[in-house]
Amino acid sequence: MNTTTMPGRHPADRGVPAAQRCPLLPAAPVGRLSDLVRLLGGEAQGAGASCDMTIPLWRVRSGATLFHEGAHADSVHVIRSGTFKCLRTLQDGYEQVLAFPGPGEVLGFEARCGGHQATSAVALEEACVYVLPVRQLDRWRQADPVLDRALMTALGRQLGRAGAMVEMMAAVAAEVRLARFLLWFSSRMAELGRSPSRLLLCMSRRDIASLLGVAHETVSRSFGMLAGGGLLHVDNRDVEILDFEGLRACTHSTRGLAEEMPRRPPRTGGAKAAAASQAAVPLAGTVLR
Amino acid sequence: MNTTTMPGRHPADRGVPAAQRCPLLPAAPVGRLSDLVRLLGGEAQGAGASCDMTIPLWRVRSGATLFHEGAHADSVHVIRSGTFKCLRTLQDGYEQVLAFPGPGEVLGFEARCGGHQATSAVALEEACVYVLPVRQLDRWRQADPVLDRALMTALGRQLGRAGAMVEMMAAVAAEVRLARFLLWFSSRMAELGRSPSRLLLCMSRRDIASLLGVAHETVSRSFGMLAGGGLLHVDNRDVEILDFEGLRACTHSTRGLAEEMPRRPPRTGGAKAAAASQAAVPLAGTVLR
DNA sequence: CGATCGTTTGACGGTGCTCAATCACCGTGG
DNA sequence: CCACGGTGATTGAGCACCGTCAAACGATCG
Repeated sequence: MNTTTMPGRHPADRGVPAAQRCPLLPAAPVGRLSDLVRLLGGEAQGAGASCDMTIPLWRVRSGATLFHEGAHADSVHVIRSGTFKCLRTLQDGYEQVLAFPGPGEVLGFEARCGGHQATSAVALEEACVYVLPVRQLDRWRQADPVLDRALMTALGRQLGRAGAMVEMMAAVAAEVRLARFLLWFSSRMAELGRSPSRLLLCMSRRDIASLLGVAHETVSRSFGMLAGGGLLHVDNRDVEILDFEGLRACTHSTRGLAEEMPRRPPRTGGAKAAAASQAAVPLAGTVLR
Repeated sequence: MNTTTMPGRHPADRGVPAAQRCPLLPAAPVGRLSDLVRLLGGEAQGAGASCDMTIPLWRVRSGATLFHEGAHADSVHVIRSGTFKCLRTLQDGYEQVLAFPGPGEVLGFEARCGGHQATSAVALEEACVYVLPVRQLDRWRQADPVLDRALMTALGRQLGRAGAMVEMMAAVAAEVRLARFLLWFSSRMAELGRSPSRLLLCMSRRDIASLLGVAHETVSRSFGMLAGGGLLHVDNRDVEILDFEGLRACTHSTRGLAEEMPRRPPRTGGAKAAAASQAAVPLAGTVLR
């Protein structure tokens, strides 16, 4: 019901007529340095010297690859809008998703010491990125302490997010991983000023499964479990969080929904109406292993 | 729980008599800026202006806590020697290990944007860290482009390592996770100029299990599996990699040791002598899920 | 020597992976 | 317009892996 209306649909591109597909548009206008600083999380006031400097801005179509793993890299990218997936292709052909970076995040900074991209970056929706050649970036940072501090802040946040990612994946039960993933996604939506409860996931079940380290069928089932418990309302990629506390409780327990939610498979048939059948118990005691 | 022996003791520490325990020594000499730059991975030649500047250097005893989660943070640390574990204590009391940073890695940079440590950092062995107040660091970076570039390089590497961490944890089978963990550890040893095959793990099974998101018994069993397959020689925390290719092959398959290694539990009794009983089959085809 | 903790191993039960079929949605071509 | 193929999502059946509980062993420290 949702996918048709959205402009930026897709993994394998539904909604994007094959005709207008083209990798990525070098054109588009340019951005201002002050906007970049604000995006990175720096202080809003453009105290820097070169506040009105312009920066190349690229538009990336949904499904297009911004750069490939192993490619020569001499610039870093900062996402202005849109969501990407960073992935590495293992030698058996399996696509390992490593992150779903979004607005404000820095792409390809790892390449700074190697000269080559460590991952591929594919846009999951229409996106827009700043392109910052490292030489130029170093010069600008030297000249403008505000930009410099903003970049440091962004890198610090990114390292923090990496920790959150590990925490997310370290959960043992599949539903717990999914719950943590959803809360992670929700908090990012909140940071962006969008609704933290109404989530429009732009990635496929398979991509989520790859990141979480489970089978994609298990992701589907876990969605069903959480929905069956009244925590979520799931309609394909349109997910609504109904019970934040319950979800958080599920997240906390290292072992899946404790005995208070006896792991019943979701109602076959009408998943919609049966949502709040059994409201989540507030959570009693969570066990550690 | 373990807090009785307070001054930074923790589950695993053998080898440090309780008598000489004391949190962390503020004293110790100071380090030179050029050494720090080299440690961070910068160009060796100290082209910077203030190459002989001195930096406070702290010694951290094995088991001591360098900083606590949530603590106010106004400086970052760079590990000169030793290994730490970064952890967060979930509210059910479970200790979630997030990383095992080692020499050359930056600790606490996430706090740059929040002002508070995102994790606790506990030394797993005798360690030594540079202490860099952020204000001072910013000033030094401004004055010395070599230091600045070195720090950028270090941060880039660290982000790359975060990706490797995700890749490690995304494996579905437990032995694959452990194999990836061992190869990760091995490559770090190699970077440090130490033996990549003879590993002296300074962390407990429980810590490894926490990071990998499995039960600690499973870690033990997986060690047994890999040893039974002739890939490893395991003696408590003293691990020797016997067959790098086999281990890498195991690593590659998203699904654990393929059918060529029929997952036999290790020989009960003398695990030592029975190591190379059945040499690892070279690996035929790995399947993806 | 006894206490404590880390490591290993066993047994059992449940979760989740595999294989497979089905449905829904979209784009293409008749 | 509708049949057809392709992809994503969901659901089921079967079984192996792994988490839980339990016990035993070893090392270290008091």
